[in-house]
Amino acid sequence: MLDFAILGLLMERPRHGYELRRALGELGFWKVSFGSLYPSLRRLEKRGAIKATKVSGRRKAYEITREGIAIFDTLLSTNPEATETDRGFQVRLAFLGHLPSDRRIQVMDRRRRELSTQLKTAREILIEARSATKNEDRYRIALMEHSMQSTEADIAWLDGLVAAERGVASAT
Amino acid sequence: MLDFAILGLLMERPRHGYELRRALGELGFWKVSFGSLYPSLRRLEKRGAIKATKVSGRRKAYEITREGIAIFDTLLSTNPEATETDRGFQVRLAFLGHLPSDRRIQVMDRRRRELSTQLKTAREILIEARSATKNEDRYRIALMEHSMQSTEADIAWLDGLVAAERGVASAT
DNA sequence: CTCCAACTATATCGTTTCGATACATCAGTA
DNA sequence: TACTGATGTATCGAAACGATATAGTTGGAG
Repeated sequence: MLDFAILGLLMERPRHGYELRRALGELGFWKVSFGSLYPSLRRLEKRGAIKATKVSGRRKAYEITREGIAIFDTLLSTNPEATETDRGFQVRLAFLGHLPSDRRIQVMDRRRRELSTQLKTAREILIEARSATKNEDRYRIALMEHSMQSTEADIAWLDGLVAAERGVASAT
Repeated sequence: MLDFAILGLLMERPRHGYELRRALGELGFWKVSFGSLYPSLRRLEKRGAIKATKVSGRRKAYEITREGIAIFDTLLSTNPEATETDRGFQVRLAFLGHLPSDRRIQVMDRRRRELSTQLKTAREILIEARSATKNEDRYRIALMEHSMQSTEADIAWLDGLVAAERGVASAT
């Protein structure tokens, strides 16, 4: 997951650790900790996916290797048989530009279907919960409602992205 | 985090493991894995915060002890000096009903301030990112925008909750 | 009435990720 | 010069994850 994200960022250009962390953080959905970052870099180095070069002072720039590019491509184009985690999807989306347009739409469509399923069960659970409420659980209900609304917003957002992608695809 | 959540659910009534997992999952923001759940139950048992009683077949019902209630109260009323994680706040919110009304508002207000700060930096980052875009990163920008919108929605939602809480408070 | 598929339920294993902390370098500034 | 704050690499112990094993229970189809 983090390994994949790092490879994705390094596809663009070499970066050092701290910069990778910042770049990931700027996407907004994941504040990676140092305790995740450096072990991940070690893993990738050991697999030969990246290589480090001392730059200045203590700084090390990491660049992706041919091997690393191959790994990244495999990870990107293999979407898992089980439902992806929220973060898993978001990371995938961050690098969706590396996939051909039709594959992009496939990935987003699939996510859309999964979210719709979730939404349906969430609705049922909410109805059930509302009828059994002891007023003590006001905040629990509020949490469920908000989570549903977030999912709805996510779906709408995805629809927008898919529409845009189709627009670009038909324009070419 | 999970320990706290489990104690919170057990404050209500005894439950077995699987049920705890379901109840947590139904809140919508956290699908707890078995690999988290059972170790957490062991931890709590060892601390004397909960105790298990065999029910039927393999089922075990867990109930909270006096000690456990004390731990829960401490965790609930101590909010951390550093910024809480998203999930941390959501779990806290789930059990906010156990706090007096004025403390509830404090907790939510604080969260609101933190989100506002995040939002401000996110806005700056987005502006910067938009000007440097290579079109390759279309999806990265989309991700940032969506994350900002989610934060805005979260703030609005919090405002609603605070308003409702004030309403209840003044009605009593 | 039995078999079997699906669901409920507990548990563990190896790995990833987290949060806290340490520590070093460098820039600005008081 | 000395301090403060931002940048940068690193590690430690603990928490959480995802996959998998296994077993009991239940409801429906043959």
